Amino acid sequence: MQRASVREVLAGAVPVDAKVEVRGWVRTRRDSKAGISFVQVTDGSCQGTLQVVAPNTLANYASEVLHLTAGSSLIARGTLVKSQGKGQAFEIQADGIDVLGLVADPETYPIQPKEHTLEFLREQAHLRPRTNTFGAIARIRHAASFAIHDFFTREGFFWVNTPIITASDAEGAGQMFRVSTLDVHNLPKDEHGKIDWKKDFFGRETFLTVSGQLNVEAYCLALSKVYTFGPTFRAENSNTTRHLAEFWMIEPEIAFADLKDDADLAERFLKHVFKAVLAERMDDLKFFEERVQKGVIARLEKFLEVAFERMTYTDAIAVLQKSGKKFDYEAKWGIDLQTEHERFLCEEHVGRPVVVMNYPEAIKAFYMRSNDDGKTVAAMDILAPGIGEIIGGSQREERLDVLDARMKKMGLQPEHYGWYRDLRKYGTVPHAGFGLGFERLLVYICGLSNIRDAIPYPRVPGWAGF
RNA sequence: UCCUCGAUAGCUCAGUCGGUAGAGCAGGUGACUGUUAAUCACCGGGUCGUAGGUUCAAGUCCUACUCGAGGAGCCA
Repeated sequence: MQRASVREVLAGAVPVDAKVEVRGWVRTRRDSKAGISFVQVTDGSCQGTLQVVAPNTLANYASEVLHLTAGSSLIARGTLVKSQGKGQAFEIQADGIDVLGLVADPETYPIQPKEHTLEFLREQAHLRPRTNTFGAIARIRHAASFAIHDFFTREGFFWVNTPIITASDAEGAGQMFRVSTLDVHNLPKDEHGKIDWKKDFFGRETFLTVSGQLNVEAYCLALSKVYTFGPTFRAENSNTTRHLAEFWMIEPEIAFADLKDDADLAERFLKHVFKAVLAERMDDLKFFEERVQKGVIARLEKFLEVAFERMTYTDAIAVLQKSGKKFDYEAKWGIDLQTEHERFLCEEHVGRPVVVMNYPEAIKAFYMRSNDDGKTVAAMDILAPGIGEIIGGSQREERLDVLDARMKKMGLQPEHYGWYRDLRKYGTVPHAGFGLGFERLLVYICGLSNIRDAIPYPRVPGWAGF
């Protein structure tokens, strides 16, 4: 007997009249007094469910089949037939159903065949993958991951695994989680009464990474085209629909490249990933289209067709000032764009993704390359309608003297960045890169409204359950 | 961290002017049917987030706290 996934059966991979075995979980059961029950079975392999027709001649029909409720697990064996009913092409005429596990208390089983709020399902993080919505998110998450690796591989990039534990004391990208094996109830002190980090596991203070960028630059200046794709941690007390304390970030870094090359790469990258998801997971996208947010498919398709708008920060400020629109915060040169400004630019002003480039030096990180105007740096943010900033990147400062001057200006000590400065001392080249929050990408693809639904087990301030 | 809103059955919600708890779905039983979110009837199901307070009487009014959501800041 051939064993098949629900996806294979629905795709017609099993010939009609063939014997087939399917293993999965019950979505719903409908009984007909004609002497048969209809059991909708899912195994997570695709969005659809397979109808298993169970006749009352099965030995365990009354004892087990009639007690199947949502969530019960089973193995169904039978003949694949063309469905007599409407709504599905194929079904399995069962001649045997092994019930592996019934649901202990059907009334309190949280995943019922009805619509649940996403808030409720967040509290059921271990059971929510059994729902249509979270099954679809998980499959799309995989497809997008795979498409990202595929894109970079095709473009000649190498995936570099940068460290998760870092001793870098000033990455500057945000609040960091401390990594320590010291006994917090009995901390060792030095002669000044301060905590003696020399006694800690690594002999110094260590943290979880907030970015692999500095580390991956070293590999970029050896392998030319590299990227990171791994977990990233921010200890910021952010309570929003766009922030996680633990998320996955993609950071490509390209050598012999400037900001324009960087923006071009970002545009090709996003389009490739969206194209792949459209090609591979249309079943799940259709579900989001119908049940989560109308227009998600058209939004992705349109994204592929249009070129990104590009403008300088200076021009963006001018557009905002001339818009005549009343903002809560006035747009002013030298101050970073507010969320309302970003939304206006990409949603109202151009109606498609916008790359804003060349920001004032004072509001950007030390490693971003100074422009010739002496006021701005070669930084870019890519703003997408409906989500805002989705990518942040820059050309890196490759001139050692300029880098040192910039660090001092920002109150950083160049001697703390020895290995990073070495990269400029030994065969420096212009290079650039960007960072992309993977979950933000998924929010955009699926039309989700909260980033906590884009990762299996969200970690946010005050919550690390499951 | 700040602002706003919310917490009532397993889930989604209603609950009037303060007067002692309701519906749909889900579950159980039965009827009916190659069914499709099946339909119909009946049944079971509640410490109204927690702790105080006001009152003859609190789901309802007041205070504090906890948790959740949306927005802002920070950012990806």
